[in-house]
Amino acid sequence: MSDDQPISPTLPGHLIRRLHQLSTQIFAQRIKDAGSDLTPVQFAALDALAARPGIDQARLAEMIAKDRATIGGVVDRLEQKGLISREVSPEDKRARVVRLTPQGQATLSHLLPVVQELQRDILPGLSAAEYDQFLALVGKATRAAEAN
Amino acid sequence: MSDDQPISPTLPGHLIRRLHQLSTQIFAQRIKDAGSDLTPVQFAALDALAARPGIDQARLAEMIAKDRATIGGVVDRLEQKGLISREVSPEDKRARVVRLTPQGQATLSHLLPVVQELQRDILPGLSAAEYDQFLALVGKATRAAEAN
DNA sequence: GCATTTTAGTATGTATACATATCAAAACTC
DNA sequence: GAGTTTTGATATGTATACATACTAAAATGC
Repeated sequence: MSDDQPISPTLPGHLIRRLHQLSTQIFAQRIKDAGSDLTPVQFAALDALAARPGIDQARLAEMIAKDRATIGGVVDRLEQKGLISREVSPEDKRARVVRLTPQGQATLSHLLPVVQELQRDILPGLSAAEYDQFLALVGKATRAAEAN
Repeated sequence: MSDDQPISPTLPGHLIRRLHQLSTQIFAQRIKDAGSDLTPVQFAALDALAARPGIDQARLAEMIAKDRATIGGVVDRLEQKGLISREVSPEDKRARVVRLTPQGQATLSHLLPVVQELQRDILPGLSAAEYDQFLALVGKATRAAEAN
């Protein structure tokens, strides 16, 4: 017979995928309610550029853990929305330095509190102590994985 | 001034995204080492079909928490690889019932232990106790989120 | 200082992921 | 039981995500 229980849904990999999925859904909903349509990655890019204005795309990709191909598309779309500017680096003709436009800065300022706010709802049903515990464990695991 | 630290990387949403990313990278690497090129979603689909042979695509989508449009593509690719068969349901002409082919069954049997094995490496740097704790917390959070 | 290698960005192709629209079929309503 | 609504699947369009290949420019090695 072949009606054993599937094992996938109980595996860490699946649970992580599912949590990621729920997280992006909540993000999309709250950002939409706030009158915007930024994706999590686009928000992360704006946030990174606010901290390091004028870095190039490769540096930006590193900061938010994407590859160069992916960041190329993200930067394209942010530029089309008028939220960032892009120009050839004076020091390195291969590189494009990127920075927030005033509109990008305004958008980020508007959304920062919204994004802070929604984080708690990504992990519903956890007590404050469990929430902190979860964050500590995820942080530990990702740091260990990145150390390789 | 604008060189504050970015806040994104410290947020739960980002950590979850990063963990998901690391998880799929490890999955891809180990599956490749085992001589296959299945993705996490394709594996989950095979695993679900082994437990419920002959369900339709909508039911399959529910089981692994994808929407119908996404599952359509996944099923297309699995069919092209010869791992599943698809035919119109006798009871409902709209529905397509899906099941593993012998080759799909063999692939699943081959990969099941590999996938079991790699789970532990998705969360490196955690002790056994922390690992269990993490799983319990993720499970609790996803169940709570799905309850809405 | 020239040849080799590395790096920045883009282009291309595949695979999720999801919203929306459409078609056909089933379920429901009165 | 005809009309409405819901449902299963597909089609289309957008956005990651990543591998690979390519061009141009910079860094390096000897």
